[in-house]
Amino acid sequence: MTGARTSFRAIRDEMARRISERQWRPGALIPGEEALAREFGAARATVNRALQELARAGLIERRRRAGTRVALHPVREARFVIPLVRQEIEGRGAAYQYRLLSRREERPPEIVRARLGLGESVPLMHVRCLHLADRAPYQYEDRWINLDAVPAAREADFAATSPNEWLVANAPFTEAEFTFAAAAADGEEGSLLGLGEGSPVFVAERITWLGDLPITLVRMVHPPSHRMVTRL
Amino acid sequence: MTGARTSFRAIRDEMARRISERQWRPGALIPGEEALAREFGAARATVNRALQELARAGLIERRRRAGTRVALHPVREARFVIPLVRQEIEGRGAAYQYRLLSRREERPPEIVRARLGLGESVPLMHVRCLHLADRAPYQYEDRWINLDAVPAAREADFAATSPNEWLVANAPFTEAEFTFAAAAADGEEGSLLGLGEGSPVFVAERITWLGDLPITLVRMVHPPSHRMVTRL
DNA sequence: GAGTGGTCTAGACCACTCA
DNA sequence: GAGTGGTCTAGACCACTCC
Repeated sequence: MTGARTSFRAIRDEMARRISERQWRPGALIPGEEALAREFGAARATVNRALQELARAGLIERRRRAGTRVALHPVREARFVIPLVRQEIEGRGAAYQYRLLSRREERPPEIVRARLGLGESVPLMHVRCLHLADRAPYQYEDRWINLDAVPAAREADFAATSPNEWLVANAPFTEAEFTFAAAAADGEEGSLLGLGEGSPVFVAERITWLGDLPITLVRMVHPPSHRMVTRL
Repeated sequence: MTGARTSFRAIRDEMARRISERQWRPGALIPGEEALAREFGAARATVNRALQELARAGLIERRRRAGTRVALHPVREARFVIPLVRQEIEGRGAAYQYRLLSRREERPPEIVRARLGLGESVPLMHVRCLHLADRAPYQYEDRWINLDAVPAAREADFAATSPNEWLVANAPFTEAEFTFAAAAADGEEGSLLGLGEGSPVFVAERITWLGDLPITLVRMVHPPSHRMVTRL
């Protein structure tokens, strides 16, 4: 790429090579930024950028004062895309349907407030809905939206457009946390998904923030036939 | 964070806010780096870093000469790390224990052969084991190893070292596929994990390849208290 | 050809953390 | 207190792409 004097990519790749070939061994301390800059004949900022990328990739661990070490167990990471439910369903060649179950401004239960890190007085919109694939229940969605962050959600009726799609278009986020787990369906979830109470369900939760500001918490419940697959 | 003159985080968050509040609308061209640097009273490099983060997060799309636009359909992707079970457990501050349940060369069931894309005559090693956190069952592991790809696995006894760790050190891979799902525990899984038959369990499966060569297929079963969490 | 983003340099200050 | 990484500045050159 661009024949810069010494590109951060070249430096990054060279350091990755040293790690993979065990010239720098797991757990070992590698030279400081200044020393590396001298060695590679580059500015410290350039070396810093290369090191930051390696740290993000999990090959090294960096701590102030303590220096930079080769990670003991290179952390493999996988990526998965977060599609809209609708795209997920249509992508499988199934017909998508959406049904709004309820929508109202509501005081959230303590656990929701806590997970969003909000005070007692913050107004939230509570939306429950169902997504179907070829007329079969595919996902039950239970969502709380922070009206302080997204006041426009008060005007949205979510009758035709799912909160999922509405938020994508109206409330970008910068941070997100995902949680996946198995659970036993409660009575309502079970009946909505066409399962018996206590059936295993696959639960995905997502919290999103814009900077520090919590946007929404959503709990997505799938029947046990659901598979989340990702590659690499 | 660190009271730098004007941190790239502050700039990034402010720009994210403008996007979320539609001051900068989807598809619209936003000001160039130089103009933004002037506006925020920061160096162009600082603005550049903020913009690069937003681009990585999918909020904006950047092209030379064409400038920077607010993304029409933010494509989000999340990453999650695949730690060793042991690290996962120790990382939570719990004591790790490992118990080998069985280990033998075996003809795999049809479904295993199919998932690995192997013929009938390929020899496989079948290993079953249990990982405990603070003496409580944490994960039941059921693994098949392709002995054509990893012949050394014949000599490994897996009594002290789990196949997971042994493979990390002895069988690099280049490709992996992950599947996550909820299921009902069968009788054996249930009793090993201290659950009743039919209890919901969280099942993660992983297949790895070295190039085209299948290495291993592992099924990891967790009690329903298990949470897989990832951020960003 | 010209405008915009991509990257590098050289120097500086600061925050965090360990001793 | 001191060493290391984190970040910012100001200036510069370059590559890519659109016209």
